[in-house]
Amino acid sequence: MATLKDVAALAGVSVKTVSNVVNGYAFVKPDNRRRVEEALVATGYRPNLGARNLRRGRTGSLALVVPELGIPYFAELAGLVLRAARAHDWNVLIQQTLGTREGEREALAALGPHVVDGAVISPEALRGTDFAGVSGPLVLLGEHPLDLPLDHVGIDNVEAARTAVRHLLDLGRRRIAAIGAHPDRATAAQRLRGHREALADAGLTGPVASVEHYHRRDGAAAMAALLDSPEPPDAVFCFNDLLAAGALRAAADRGVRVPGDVAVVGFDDDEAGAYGSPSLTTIAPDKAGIARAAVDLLRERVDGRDLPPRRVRTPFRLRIRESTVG
Amino acid sequence: MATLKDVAALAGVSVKTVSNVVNGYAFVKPDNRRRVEEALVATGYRPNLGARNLRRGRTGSLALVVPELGIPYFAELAGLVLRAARAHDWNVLIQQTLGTREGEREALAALGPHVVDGAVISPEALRGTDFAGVSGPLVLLGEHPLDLPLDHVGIDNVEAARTAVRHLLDLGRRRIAAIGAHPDRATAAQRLRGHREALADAGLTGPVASVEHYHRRDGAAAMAALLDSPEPPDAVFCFNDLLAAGALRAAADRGVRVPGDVAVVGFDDDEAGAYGSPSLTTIAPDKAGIARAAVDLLRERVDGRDLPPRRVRTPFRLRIRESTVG
DNA sequence: CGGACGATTTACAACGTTGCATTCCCGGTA
DNA sequence: TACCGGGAATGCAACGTTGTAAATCGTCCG
Repeated sequence: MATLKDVAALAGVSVKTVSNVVNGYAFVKPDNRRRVEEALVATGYRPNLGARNLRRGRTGSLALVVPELGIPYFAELAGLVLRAARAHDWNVLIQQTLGTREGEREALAALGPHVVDGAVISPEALRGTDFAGVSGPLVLLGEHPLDLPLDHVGIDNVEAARTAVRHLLDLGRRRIAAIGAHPDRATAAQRLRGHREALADAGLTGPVASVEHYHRRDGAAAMAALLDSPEPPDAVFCFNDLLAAGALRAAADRGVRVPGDVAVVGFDDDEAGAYGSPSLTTIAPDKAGIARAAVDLLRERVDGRDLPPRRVRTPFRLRIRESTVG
Repeated sequence: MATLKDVAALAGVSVKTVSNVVNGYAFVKPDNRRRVEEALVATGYRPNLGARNLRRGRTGSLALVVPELGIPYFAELAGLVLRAARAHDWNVLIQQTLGTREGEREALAALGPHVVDGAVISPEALRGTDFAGVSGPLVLLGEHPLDLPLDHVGIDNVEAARTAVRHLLDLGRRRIAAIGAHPDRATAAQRLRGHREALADAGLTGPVASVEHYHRRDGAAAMAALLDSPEPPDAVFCFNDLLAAGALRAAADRGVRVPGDVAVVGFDDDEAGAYGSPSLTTIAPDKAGIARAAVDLLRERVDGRDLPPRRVRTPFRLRIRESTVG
């Protein structure tokens, strides 16, 4: 592999002059510049990023920490972060936590200060104290009750959940269940609160189903239990589209009609939901906006130093489809 | 950030002795070892991977190049590669190509020899010549007609496609369409060949629908066209599960029953297919096996040098669900 | 007691790059 | 002619780590 030294030898100039050309330094005699450029091409020179970053104190990569790429929402988000990062000449290094506190702590620890310039992390189960030893710039995805001096990007989960439940109320549904409660997950708590509040505004309450994971399997099991209960719901609000997909399947298995007997609302706007039968009404966050905002915030924090912690609220909308209005 | 020098000063030994302790060198006096270890803890030392890799000539990361994380198959595969790579202490840096030749060439170029130790790439549209300038160890996912001295991992696409179509023939279907032909994509060609051959064995032919992308939208459009044609098929074999999802939706929109009027088979075994209504019969590749094999091959190639190009054939199975046997 | 030998530690250089300070060269000016 | 200023090029050091070879130490053997 060609180094600056090789190029310099070929062009008959010093290493530093080659470096200057590579870095676009203005004061290089046109003649030398030309010779260097030819030598660069001839040798196929590529800067050794390791060395450059060692010198510059940057790594040129950013970490993206998500629970699982198998979850469409995070896969899609990861793709968008990749795209946003490329605009900043950042490479992206992805880590999966499986949504466990242990996995998230590992990820934070592994992100030694020298392996990435910063991280975008979507924590599910972390406690405030877990961030104690963290060094580099960090941007959190999603709202969190953690009172940390960190940047946040995310939608208003309480309001989004209220929107979803109000939609069901507007359709005349009165027994509206929630699927997706989880003891350790911050977003679950917020969506649950939105559900409870919207119902309370109408003088109602509704059953709540907890899940272990946010997978289709869990949604199906929860829905089955609800439908088999003495007072089955006439609508369910699922905390993500995977749970909703499972719920729809469980309803179909029991011959329960959607939306006739039960209306279903999801959360995340996975593309799959638009193509299912019935298609899924869902809360659609602005994923591209989230990705862009997260990367932009991280860039600013990596560049400048003394910024106050910021929160970016990204918009969402309710996408109404067949699972609520057949 | 603490460096070896800081630790050495604190422990009262030379930098190299600290390095030796960090790297588990055997001959360090117990007393010194203890002092160094205490100093390591006290300073919170983390090796500077940039510097270490510069010295060792390794980067500690591997690149995974896929068309798009929004496609569930690649998202799932990426997750599995992440997991497999962690077992080798590799970080994974993901690049999206959007399935275009340009994107794939860019990815190859960006993978300078110094940014990753090697790459696992899932090429769709690359020509053999595009690999000319490529330096580092490379493992290709999927079969390719390219006659390159590179490692390959993948299933036998022709045989998988034959299996899918034979299944439809066994069910008595006689007009079996294929959805997913594409001029530039190697895997499309192979699945198409399997389709054609299986039909030929039964003395039949079937319509073929080309698509621009492998997305649900394209599957829906292709299916709509087939169903509206003068001789609609009684079965379709889709080259991936997204196309199949679109096809199912198009059928539902037209009141065409699946599998009553048309049977549908997909490819990839996305988890979504198991939960749809109807659930989707599909070819299920051993994704975890593919991920593991790819990373293992890459590891061997990074370690040793003079290996012949290898091909690993991973198994697949036909997963029969409601879309073919209601 | 001298030397040999292995255990242990260390100094030094190098990986490839870039910031800094220096040097060199030129025309223009006093 | 001596000096000045800025363009242009360069040498040197350093980023943090580790391989190599050499230095140091102690102990065992003859």
